[in-house]
Amino acid sequence: MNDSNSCLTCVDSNCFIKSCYPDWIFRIMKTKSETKYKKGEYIFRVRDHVKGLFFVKNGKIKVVSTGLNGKEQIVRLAGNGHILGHRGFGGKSKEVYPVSAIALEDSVICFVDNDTIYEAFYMNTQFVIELMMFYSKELRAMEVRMKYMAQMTVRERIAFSLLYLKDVFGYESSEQELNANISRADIAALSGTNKEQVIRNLTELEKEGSLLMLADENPDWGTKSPQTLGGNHMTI
Amino acid sequence: MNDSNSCLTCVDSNCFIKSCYPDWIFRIMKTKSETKYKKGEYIFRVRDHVKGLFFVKNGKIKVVSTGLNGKEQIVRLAGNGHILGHRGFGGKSKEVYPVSAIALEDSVICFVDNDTIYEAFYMNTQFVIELMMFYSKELRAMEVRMKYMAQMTVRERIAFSLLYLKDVFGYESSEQELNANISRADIAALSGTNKEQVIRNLTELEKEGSLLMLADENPDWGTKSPQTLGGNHMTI
DNA sequence: CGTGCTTTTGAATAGTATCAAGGCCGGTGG
DNA sequence: CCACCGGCCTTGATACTATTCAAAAGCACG
Repeated sequence: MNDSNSCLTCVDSNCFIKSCYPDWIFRIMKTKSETKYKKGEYIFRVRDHVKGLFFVKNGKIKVVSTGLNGKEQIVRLAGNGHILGHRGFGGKSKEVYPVSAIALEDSVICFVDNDTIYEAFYMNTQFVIELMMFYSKELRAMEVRMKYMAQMTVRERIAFSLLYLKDVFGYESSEQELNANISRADIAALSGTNKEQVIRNLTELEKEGSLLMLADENPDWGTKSPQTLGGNHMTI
Repeated sequence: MNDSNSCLTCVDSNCFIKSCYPDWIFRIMKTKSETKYKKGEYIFRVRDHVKGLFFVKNGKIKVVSTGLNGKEQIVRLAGNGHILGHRGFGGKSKEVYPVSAIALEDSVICFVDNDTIYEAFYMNTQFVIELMMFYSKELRAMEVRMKYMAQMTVRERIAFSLLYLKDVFGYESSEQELNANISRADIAALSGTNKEQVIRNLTELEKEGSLLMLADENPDWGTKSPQTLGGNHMTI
């Protein structure tokens, strides 16, 4: 194991492993593996057996679920410090992934096997609590996303998806970075519509200059309603 | 405290408190309070200060969020043994609820204050792990719900909501029990549409006899797609 | 210089929300 | 007892929105 593989010197300060006791960080360091995934590669596929937990060291990942008519739906995005493959540990031994995870750009992912993770839970209270808080936060964000999915027009959902992208990946200039990693089809899969609608609405938003406004938005994923989504519900 | 207030003899075997060590169950028993809420009463309101964690002893609760145009959206349903007001503990001291919780029928809810809960986390590893698993499960269910919200037609969303109702509350005869607790407006708020659509689609489903089929459905909230929702995607 | 891929635009169709009006109770007070 | 009220449920007509199908333009790559 080289130095770049060390959890102690890892630049990502958000990684949950850091909340373990020092000797446990060492232990996880020793058992974990670190893999590079190219853009478009699968980290895991639906129905693969769950063998452990993934930590995104750096990169951008989409978690997709095959929905009705085989239409792909992006249920979650994961960036630096996030975890992938929750639901794996703790359940029955023969658990399988209900979703697939695909790299949106070249990414480095750490992997810790089930046994180690599970034992770490029992030995590192803070670690479990942090993870629980993470789930709790994700759950809340999900509730908000679901609410908006249910109530918004397509145009608003698309705008909202851009905000979500910015929130998770922290894009600065929506335009270029966005085009680099995310296709129109991806945005559609995130917004629950088709690529044609995405294209139409993006050009409209661009005409109005709303895209730049979106880039400046700082959504609070809990209490606040989106203010400038350029739709009927616009409240600027 | 009378006997019915005891966590040891509580009939609900799913309650998370049971995964604490015996002496901690006693401690929680002593500090907790137990309140009856009538149908329609609020357990907590959006922006109330979070003071602890609620456990549904028995009853049916809807967790609602005010969405766009002030339209109510039901983001979650909670039945026996479920918890309410997650997100409270652990965060900043002055946390507030991002949602409201309302009783759908007369319900009994236990309440444990923040300090006790938080200390219990640190002293009862199994307790935290169970809670984490619960969140993880809820998160997964939420991802599925979101996917369907995004991809389904109104008709299918309504059918799906009925399955969700059955899953959480375990209705046997959809018809009567459903009408007793849930109004058409509630189903609309759960499905992300309006009461008119709910009415139209329910009568259609009834004509086709699909309602009864729905009652027999046993949805797997993870991998399986709904098979008999009586829409375009129907695959009977 | 095709070939395959994503993006873009158009037109026809289907689905959904909204508005308006009326029906059906259960309760309340004259 | 009956009339009235307010609640929820139901139905219809209309305007709007979104999906789908089709076709073409742009672009990278061998």
